[in-house]
Formats: sequence, structure tokens, C-alpha cells
Amino acid sequence: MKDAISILRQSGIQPTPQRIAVIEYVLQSKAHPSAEEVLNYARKKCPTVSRATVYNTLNLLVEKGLLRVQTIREGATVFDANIEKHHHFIDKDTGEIVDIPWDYLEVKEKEKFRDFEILDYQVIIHGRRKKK
Amino acid sequence: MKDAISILRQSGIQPTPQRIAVIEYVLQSKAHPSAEEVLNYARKKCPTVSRATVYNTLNLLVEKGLLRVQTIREGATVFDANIEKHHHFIDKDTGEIVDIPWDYLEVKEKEKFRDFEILDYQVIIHGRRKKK
DNA sequence: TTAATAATTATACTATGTCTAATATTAGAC
DNA sequence: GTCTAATATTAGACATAGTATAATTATTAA
Repeated sequence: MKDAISILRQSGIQPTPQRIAVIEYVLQSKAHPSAEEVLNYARKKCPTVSRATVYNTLNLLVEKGLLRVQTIREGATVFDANIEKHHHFIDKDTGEIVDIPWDYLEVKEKEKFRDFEILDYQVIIHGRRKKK
Repeated sequence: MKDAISILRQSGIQPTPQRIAVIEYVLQSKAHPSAEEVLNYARKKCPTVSRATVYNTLNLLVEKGLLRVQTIREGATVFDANIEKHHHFIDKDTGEIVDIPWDYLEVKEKEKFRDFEILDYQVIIHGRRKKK
């Protein structure tokens, strides 16, 4: 991964220790963390960081297009560092959220959506990991 | 719609004025209401009903299979009286959630999901209503 | 150095949702 | 009908997610 500081600079965000702690965790995570989880992690690198700053930073990263919000988990919205189009699999047992590559599925429109303009879509799959 | 009392009885739920007020609203609603919205409505019919009872009743109805939970809205989970398989369209401007009939879309699996057992899936579409 | 701007912080606040212990209601036995 | 046990309802406490605010601190640029 490119270093946090240049990523922030490139997006016009002033780098600070707090923001670096947040971004270092969240941009390399495949775990779809909640704000609370990001806060916990960020405090390891930057023990004084406040909850407000974590929320501010996450919202800023979403605004700048570096993160996407996914409202697919119960209890809290999660943040997705995968900006590419993709689908999601949610493990019924653990709640784990896994990215599904875009070309694993094909969605075909069999009936015209007359009244709706489609901007974006994804398939949400609920299931469980197979026992091996 | 069948009357609330017999629906409750059929599912082995003891009918009470509070539960009837909840179910009368929620089972005929196409609006995907949140618990708070159900509470507001139920209080019109049954002004003394408590928040706890509304939550208890909604959770009971989900448990009995009369409602489904959808975690697709920001801020609050919503309840869906449509038990049939279907997809969802979410209006970017208003947040409105609209049911999409199952056969409007076809999802084709182009790549095998080796490690995952699929129990359930749906397509979530974000977009907006077309201006007429 | 200083003034202006931007970032961080603690804290208050709102909203969603669960839990608990007390009270009220009901169904069924007598 | 009355009693009792089981069930339902209630208010309020509590937990968690998230936003808003106002004060403090750090940075920038003159």
C-alpha cells in the first residue's frame, strides 16, 4: 500500500497523526470495520485520538471517495476500503462480511425499470462458510 | 387482509390490543417502517402502548415468520411485511424503499462459490425516481 | 510574531434498541 | 365466580451508534 501521508495529500486532506492512524488501518483492512472498531485500532497507534476525530476522518474519507459506506450489517454501518464495484457475502453465523468480485455474478434485467433510474446496485448474499 | 386477531392466533401469538395495533399497521404497510414509525402509528389506535411492547411484538412477528428484517436503511433497521422473495430499490433522494418483484431480475452465478453455502440473496439497487 | 485557519478534543445530546423489575391481564382449574 | 400460574405490558434504566458544539491546540502564511 502507498504510504498514508501521500494518500491523504493526494486527496487534499491534511495529514495528521490521528488521520494517519485511522487511514493506515482502514485502507488495508478487508474486514469492513465499524467506526468503533476503527477507533479501537487507531488508539493503539495514537492513544489520545478522540471518537469525534475518528468519525470526522471516516466521513471525510467517504466524502473524498477513498472509502464506501455499507449499510448491510445490523447495529452499525461499516466502511469498505474496496472502491471497485463488488458484491457482498454475509456469514449468518459470524456476521463476517466478505467481498465478492463483480464478475462472479451477472445481474440481468428481465423487466424494464420504467420509473427508476439505476445509479448503482449490488447483490447481498446471506449464507455460511462450508465446513471442510 | 385477514383480520389481525386470526393472523395472531394462527401463529400462536396471544392477541392483545397492543399487538393488534402493531400488526394492523405493519402487515398492510408497503413502506418498510422502522420500529419508531410503528410505535407512532400504534399509539393512534392504542395510546398507552409502550416502546418495549412494540419492539417485543415486532421481534415476535419476525420470529414467527410474519415479518422480515431488512438492514438496508441507514440509522435504523426496517420491517418488511413482504415475505416473498424480492429485491429492493432505495431512492437516493428520499430514502424510500421499494420492493422489486423477484422475476424482474435474474442473478446468474458465473463463478462457483466454493467455500460458501448460499442461503438467501437479494439485489439492492440505489437510484432515484425518474422525473416525469 | 502574529493573526487566521484548520484540526482535535471533551462533552452534551439524539436516536436506536435491549434489559429489568414491577404491575396488569389472561386462561384455566376448581 | 375466584384463585393461581403463566403471560403481557409498562416505565425506566441502560447500552451503543452517531452528531453537534464550543473550547483548545496546532498549523499556516503573512
